[in-house]
Amino acid sequence: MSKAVRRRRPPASLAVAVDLVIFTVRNGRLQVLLIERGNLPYRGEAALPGGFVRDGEALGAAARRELREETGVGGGSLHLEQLHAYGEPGRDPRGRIISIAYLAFGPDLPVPQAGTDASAAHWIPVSSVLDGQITLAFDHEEILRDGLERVRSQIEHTTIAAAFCKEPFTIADLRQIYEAVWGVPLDPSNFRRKVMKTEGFVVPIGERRSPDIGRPAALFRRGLAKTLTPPLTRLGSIAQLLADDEKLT
Amino acid sequence: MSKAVRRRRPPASLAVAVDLVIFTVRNGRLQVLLIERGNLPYRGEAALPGGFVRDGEALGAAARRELREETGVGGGSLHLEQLHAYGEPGRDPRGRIISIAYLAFGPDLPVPQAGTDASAAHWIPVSSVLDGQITLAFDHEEILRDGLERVRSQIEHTTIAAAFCKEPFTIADLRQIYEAVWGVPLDPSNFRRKVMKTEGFVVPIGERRSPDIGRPAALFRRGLAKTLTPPLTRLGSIAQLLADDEKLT
DNA sequence: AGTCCTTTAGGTAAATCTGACCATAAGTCC
DNA sequence: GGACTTATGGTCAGATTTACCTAAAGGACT
Repeated sequence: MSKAVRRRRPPASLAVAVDLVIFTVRNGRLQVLLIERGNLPYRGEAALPGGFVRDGEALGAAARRELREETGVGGGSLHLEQLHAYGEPGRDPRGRIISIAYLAFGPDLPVPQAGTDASAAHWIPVSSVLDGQITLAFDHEEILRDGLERVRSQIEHTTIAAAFCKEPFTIADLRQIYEAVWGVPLDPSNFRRKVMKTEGFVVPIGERRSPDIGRPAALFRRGLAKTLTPPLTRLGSIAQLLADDEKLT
Repeated sequence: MSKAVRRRRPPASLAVAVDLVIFTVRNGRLQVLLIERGNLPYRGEAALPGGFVRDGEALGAAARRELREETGVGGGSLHLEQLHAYGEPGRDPRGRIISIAYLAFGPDLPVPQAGTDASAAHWIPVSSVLDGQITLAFDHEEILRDGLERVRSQIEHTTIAAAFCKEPFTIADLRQIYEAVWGVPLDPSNFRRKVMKTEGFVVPIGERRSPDIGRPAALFRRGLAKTLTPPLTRLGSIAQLLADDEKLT
């Protein structure tokens, strides 16, 4: 076999799939949408939602389709971005499957109905996966970790945290997104000051909302800004955690 | 045909490729390695180096192999990271080709010899592509733009700028990387202070280098730190550019 | 040697930003 | 009303940034 031919021939049983890391914040915790697999391999185990890319279908379109099928939410209302491509030869026992992972998030979504394939979908706290209570099929735990690191980094210097909030929202709602994603408490006063001074992050709607308890809070909707200048660093909080760690050791 | 079967069947003539955006800084300008295509389609036009992923080959391994073939540089010495996956159905006239783009960069490399395929490789200033002097085959201009935005962002909060420098290097060498990638001049004194205060960014080698003119500069090598805390923002420079823009309008 | 030129190295003062903390406002619950 | 809770805004010391300034260390030239 000539080298040229070998390089041109696609590998046997090659397929391209998309997998979705769909995050939301519920009850103050970051949660991820997982399905219980209805088919082999890994039948009955937890996995990220996903599926094969169809003939002639763009990658992003396949991701939006799977997102709609799994969450019942229309395309435009959730933030969706490409995360990473995974293609280790042995990652799927069915053959050579290249998976393009996408990262999606939105406000606390209605509990998803069982998807079009007969598998049940559930919101699971990310911490349950990280501490080993739940194991995922394929290399999906690696994908989830990569998605978590991406979203933790993204909310530092973009305004996507607001995409987790159902409009209208309060500053406290937005702060709880950061606290859930980073896993650290933030000072309400300082957080508010930083958000308000970032032009175009949130725009006041002019109304107030009375919570169950406490002073009513002003309501906002998402602004036009996409990047945070200056960034909203988690460094201070992390330095605090590291200091705590040292005390313990 | 049942829906399940349709979803499982891979598209016709599916293939997976890797494309490389290889950057370096030469003569104070950011340059990218482009090849002149020797085969159809787009024969004779400029394109990013790349090739098909072989049977059983991991994506990163394919990228490293292409990098070695095109630059003659061994794997470990250049920084290599995955950029993005491109899969628009019509992006390649030969059929459905999913391309995983990788981003690589290193110090001013020897002018690459013609690769193993008969196509010539050249360093081209990125600006020549951005201002339309050179057009690229396929969707490679989009890939290049994405790679440029990635590297501009990465040097803000990681230490990868040092990967552009041949060791040992001076603080001025490192500063010129930032200036070339961001396209803005930086204050030498303030830049030095920020770099030196970031633990593990650069470590002094204890020697000095006499340039053609001026005071000898201390020499450094890359440190162990991967992230910059605090980040080295381009905001000040950008604010300056924006102010200039406003004056002009 | 002495002067000029260039680049590195390091310092300073004003402005800005940050983090910790306090005070007040505006509701609910009893 | 009084206790409690959350929102909002302010203060203040310390850190950081920015725009400069000054000195150091060479080479080139006269």
